[in-house]
Amino acid sequence: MTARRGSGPTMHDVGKLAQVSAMTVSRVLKDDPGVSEATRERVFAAVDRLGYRRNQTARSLRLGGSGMIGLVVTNLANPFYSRLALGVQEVATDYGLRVLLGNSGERADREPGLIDGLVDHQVEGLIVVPAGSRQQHLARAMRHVPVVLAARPPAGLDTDCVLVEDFHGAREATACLLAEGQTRIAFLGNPPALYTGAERLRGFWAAHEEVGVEPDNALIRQGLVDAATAERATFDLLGLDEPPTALFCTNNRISQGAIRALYKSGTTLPVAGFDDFDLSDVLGLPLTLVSYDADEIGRQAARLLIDRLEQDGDAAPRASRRVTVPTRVVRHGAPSADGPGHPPTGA
Amino acid sequence: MTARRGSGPTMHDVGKLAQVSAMTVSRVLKDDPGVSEATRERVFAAVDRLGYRRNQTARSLRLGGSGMIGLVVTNLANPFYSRLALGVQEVATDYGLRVLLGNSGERADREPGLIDGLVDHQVEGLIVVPAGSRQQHLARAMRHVPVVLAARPPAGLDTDCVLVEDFHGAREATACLLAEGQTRIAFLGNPPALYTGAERLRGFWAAHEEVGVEPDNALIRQGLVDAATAERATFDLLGLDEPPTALFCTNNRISQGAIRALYKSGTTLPVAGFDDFDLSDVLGLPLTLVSYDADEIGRQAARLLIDRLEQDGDAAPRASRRVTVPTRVVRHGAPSADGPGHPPTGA
DNA sequence: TCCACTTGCGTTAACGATAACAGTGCTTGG
DNA sequence: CCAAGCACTGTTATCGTTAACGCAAGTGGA
Repeated sequence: MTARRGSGPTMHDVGKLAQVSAMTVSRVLKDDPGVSEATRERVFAAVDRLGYRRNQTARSLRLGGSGMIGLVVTNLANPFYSRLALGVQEVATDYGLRVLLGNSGERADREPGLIDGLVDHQVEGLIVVPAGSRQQHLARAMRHVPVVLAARPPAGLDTDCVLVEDFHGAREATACLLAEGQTRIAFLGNPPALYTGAERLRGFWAAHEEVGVEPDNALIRQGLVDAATAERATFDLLGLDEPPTALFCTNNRISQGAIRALYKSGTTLPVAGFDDFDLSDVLGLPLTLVSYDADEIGRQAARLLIDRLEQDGDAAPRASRRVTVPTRVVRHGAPSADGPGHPPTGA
Repeated sequence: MTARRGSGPTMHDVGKLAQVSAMTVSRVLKDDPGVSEATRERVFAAVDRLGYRRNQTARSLRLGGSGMIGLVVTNLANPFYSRLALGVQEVATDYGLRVLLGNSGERADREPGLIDGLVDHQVEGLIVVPAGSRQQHLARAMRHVPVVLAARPPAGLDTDCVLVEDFHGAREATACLLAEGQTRIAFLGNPPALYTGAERLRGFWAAHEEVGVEPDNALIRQGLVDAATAERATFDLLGLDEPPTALFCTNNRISQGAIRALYKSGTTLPVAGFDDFDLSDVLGLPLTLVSYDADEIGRQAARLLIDRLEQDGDAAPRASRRVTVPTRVVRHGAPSADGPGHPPTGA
């Protein structure tokens, strides 16, 4: 009834009801030992009666440290990034930190504004999946709080980051196809300006060199941004005079587009690709996927960040670290090869 | 160099450098007209030089309103909820609000703590996908800020919510199977304590009644919580003396488990289910999916919340509203029925 | 010439919580 | 019997920002 603003009761209100000063209320809530049992109980009663909750904004101002970290991903709709967010969330919660979320929607031009906003909100640190290669705004943010990059490396920035074994994974998956005797493998990739795109192409190429097979440039398609563009590129490849005999896709969206194209055209080709996805095991296609734990990228990024926060003011700033999350190749056979009919492993 | 705490420069520092008071800096940054052009420029120069950013925490304290809303979902790893989060994020951004994220991980016992934490952080409102049927803590939160429920309805609470057409969608999908002459349709459902589980079963049942077919109780399996339990339940059904001739699944995880079981056992049955998922169109199964826009649930929830925030202090509190997001049935045929070989629609 | 009025800026007092300090009674030892 | 110590609680100042007000200098109309 006496609400000044929209906000609820203050410590002062609680104190008035319990007949003590706001300071004593603060002490009770902080579990300070120097408070008599009687007072303590009166205060708790008043807190209960008013439904009082401590104002974290005011505490942050007084104590420093907002209890929040910022997370900026490029596309929450992609399971990869939502898993990453989940991993960050998990570790942050363990340390009593909340996550303030930003989604750049793959639009690099929005990222600076997003990040500035998070800094304004006094986040204690930032985890960013950078959308573009311009990272000037990140340098600006680093003047205020520590920044950890995820999934993509810094470009001329001295900062911690967490990556997957892009090169190694791509090489290994490609090697699997080559080991089966494939020699005309098409490459369906995202824009090479992206670090992951470039690295995965490098791995693809390296695997070829190792076995002395020359990749056919006519089979290399880059700059694909989603399932639809990948689908079209695949149709295009299938229509060539000398079509590929296998496909390599650099991420989950592209794999899905390629698979859709194969399905629609009634063709079956071995497909290799980065990123695992739901139901990859029941497609009835010979699939070779580079799988890794997306949550783990988030967890590791959060750990690096929290580590920075904890050793903050100390001695000289530590050198920046680069953590790599391992990949492993998962293979799914065609139904004939795999032989359906066996019961589930569990019960 | 002069950093008192970990935090950066203050308005005072900017003012000192620009030879004005902090108040004038505030006015410049607020675009207040009563400042001379010369002063304005000096201030901006100082802001630039120091890399000054306004402390949103202090502003929130002074002005009231943190510029944040809280979002609590049950499982960010489920694409459904990450899409929902994306929708919330989208609308929130349009209104200059940030999203403080919470993930209950399907654990109802964690939800109260999460929500209290968000309230402490002075979020201006909450969007919650409640994990359990106990909603006492939500009532507590509503004493402080408006709350909007998403995907699941309030239990004895007077609050806005956004739902999907659970009953209608389930009925329609089931009707499709029945119209094809199926009479032994198994029901694979999540725990009936969940609203969605109960409603979808109701829809399943209603469709049967409408055509005068009695559902076989032996084919109804509830309490499935993930793909693995659904897979086991499906194997169990397939092993019956009189196995089902079609399946109805109440959500994406369950559909996926059922599909995996069918694949492994080399069986093909028509499957209907709630929630669309990636690659549902290329499985080569006769699939009937109840599809809807998960983003839209988030967007609508955010709109309801923001609407409350805007009419806040006004007259009598408006009655609570319930918004429903429409569903539509999507059908995918088996390869033979559909006939592969046609090119993609786009270019 | 003088007073209202504007322009441009500084001062003060909050927002809510809390660290640091300052009491107020009581006990206890010399 | 008094100083010193302890247990408990209140006061003051502060975190960074800003609404409200104050005040000086300049402007213009009567």
